[in-house]
Amino acid sequence: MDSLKTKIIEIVKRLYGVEVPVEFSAVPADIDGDYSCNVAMRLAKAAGKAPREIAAEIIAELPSEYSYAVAGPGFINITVSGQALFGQLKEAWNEDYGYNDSGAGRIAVSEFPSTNMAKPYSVGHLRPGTQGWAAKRILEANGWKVITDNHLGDAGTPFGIWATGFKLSGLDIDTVTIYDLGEIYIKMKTDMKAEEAAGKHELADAAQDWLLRLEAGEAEAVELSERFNKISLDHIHSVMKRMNLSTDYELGESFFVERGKALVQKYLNEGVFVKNPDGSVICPLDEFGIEVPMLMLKSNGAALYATTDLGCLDYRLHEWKADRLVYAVGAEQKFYFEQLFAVAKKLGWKAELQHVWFGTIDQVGPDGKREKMSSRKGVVLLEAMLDDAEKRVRENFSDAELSDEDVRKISTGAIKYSDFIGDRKTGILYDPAKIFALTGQSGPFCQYACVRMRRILEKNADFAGAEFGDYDFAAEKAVLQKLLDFPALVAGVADNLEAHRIAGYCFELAQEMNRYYENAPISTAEDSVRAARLWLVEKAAAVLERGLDLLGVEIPEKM
RNA sequence: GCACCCGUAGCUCAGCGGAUUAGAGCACUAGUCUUCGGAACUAGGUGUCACAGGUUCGAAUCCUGUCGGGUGUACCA
Repeated sequence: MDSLKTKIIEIVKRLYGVEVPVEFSAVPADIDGDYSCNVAMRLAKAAGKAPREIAAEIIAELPSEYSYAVAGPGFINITVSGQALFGQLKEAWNEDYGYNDSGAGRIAVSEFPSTNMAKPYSVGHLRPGTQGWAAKRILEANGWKVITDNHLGDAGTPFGIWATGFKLSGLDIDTVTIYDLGEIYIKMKTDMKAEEAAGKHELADAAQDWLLRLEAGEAEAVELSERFNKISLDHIHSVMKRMNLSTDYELGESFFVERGKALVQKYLNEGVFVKNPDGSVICPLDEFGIEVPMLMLKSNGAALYATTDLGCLDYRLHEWKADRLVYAVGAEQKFYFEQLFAVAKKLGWKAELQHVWFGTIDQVGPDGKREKMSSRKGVVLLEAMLDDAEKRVRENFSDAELSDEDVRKISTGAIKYSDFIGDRKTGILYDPAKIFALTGQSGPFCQYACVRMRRILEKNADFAGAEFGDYDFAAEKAVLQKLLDFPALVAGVADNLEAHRIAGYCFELAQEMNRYYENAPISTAEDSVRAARLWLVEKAAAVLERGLDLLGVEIPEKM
């Protein structure tokens, strides 16, 4: 259809002397036609003619391989034969169908899920993981080289706090778990706040002391630190493995402390940053319309988030030579990233900086109101959510004898897909009954469509690749159109990383296939028809799998 | 206070670089087919697109204001 678009642009330019963008859209179900074009209406003013009249003039110039009609206020509706659509798909089809190389030669960094080492993996890091992974896959599908980095929350004083709390807890170093450490950390934070309010600093001093002992390389401190880090990292890795997520790097905040501090000093010397009387350092951002300056260094000279993120930004831009940085972090930090990106701009750092933000995961609270998801005690563990998901899958599929791996794929597929049903900015209402539903727009529904296609292909394997002459592909038009939409969709989603459009597409394709089976039998069709239909199913299966792969949704063997 | 996001069907959400009669899923109802995997398909909507103005031949979509909800607003991460 691209050549037809070009043709229309050419005709419009010739007849009316203007260049207009030409897009095709779907035609309402009860009106004849496969594609609809609204150029005539766009031109009405410039040409000083009625849209319908313009439409007729354009149609007169269009190639005769398709048929056209003027409809409604001046739409040009185009009807294409199934065979023509088949021809287009056949010509466009290759191993990488749907992908493009628009980002070739450029490097992007996708940062996710940026877990906090001090506490167990919570549902709060679910969306960063799913969205960050989708961002990576979408960019790769558009030709970018993508580096992924888990920006671990390991800076500051977790170790000191852990060590102090751990000693007080009386727990055994050989059996202590991440859950213990998480509780110790949270309790210590609370206690320290109370202590500070009371004007004391015993706990704070103890934590500081542990940090000094660690820096001095004292044996017990080193051992504890290594032990805590291992427990935390093992835990993060095990959860990520269940989610089938991984990153190329795990450069935590602490990795960037020195680099960040050095940069702050450098720009302070250059007069870009400003030192306050209390010793803190800020970066004024008035020229970007941001009234609150960004605090770059604490008054006691210690690093904070902005310090390490500055160092990190510098590292990614200048060591990794990244052209684009994508941060998969929640909406609460929008202002923070606005500031950070403004600082980068002020420093003259050239790169496309993008905060891929998203809403919260909500639940219906005891009062019936919608609220951010949490348990009574605090956060919900992602592991608990995954366990619950697997239990539901096993119960729903009890007769299917699923392998553990398939259970994992279905349960994580359901959770991940639910993250992409709406625009990422929209919060998610976590409703297990809906997410694991096998009907409707859900991950399992799409996965099922894939599995079904695979089975059909397997059962008819002897016909794959057979000749099918001049089959008309009349019953296949809707599916062919859908498949032809895929490449433009992937390309169109690269800028704003709108993964939900991929999810919507996968659902529509799965639905279209179900409709297709209704009126186009495969196994019982005569040989040439059967071969033709198998050709189509094979392409549809590939596209659906490819689409789901962009979302990180895996396909089970059975379900 | 200021900034950002949001308000579309009973519920959850698409659509918002203007365009044919505003869509999907869930739920509900009624059907279809000797079922290649029925976990299917088909049909069924009285929605003030929060409200009020404005721009336009045409607004859920763009602009302004109002109301309602959420988030953020330098030494937390």
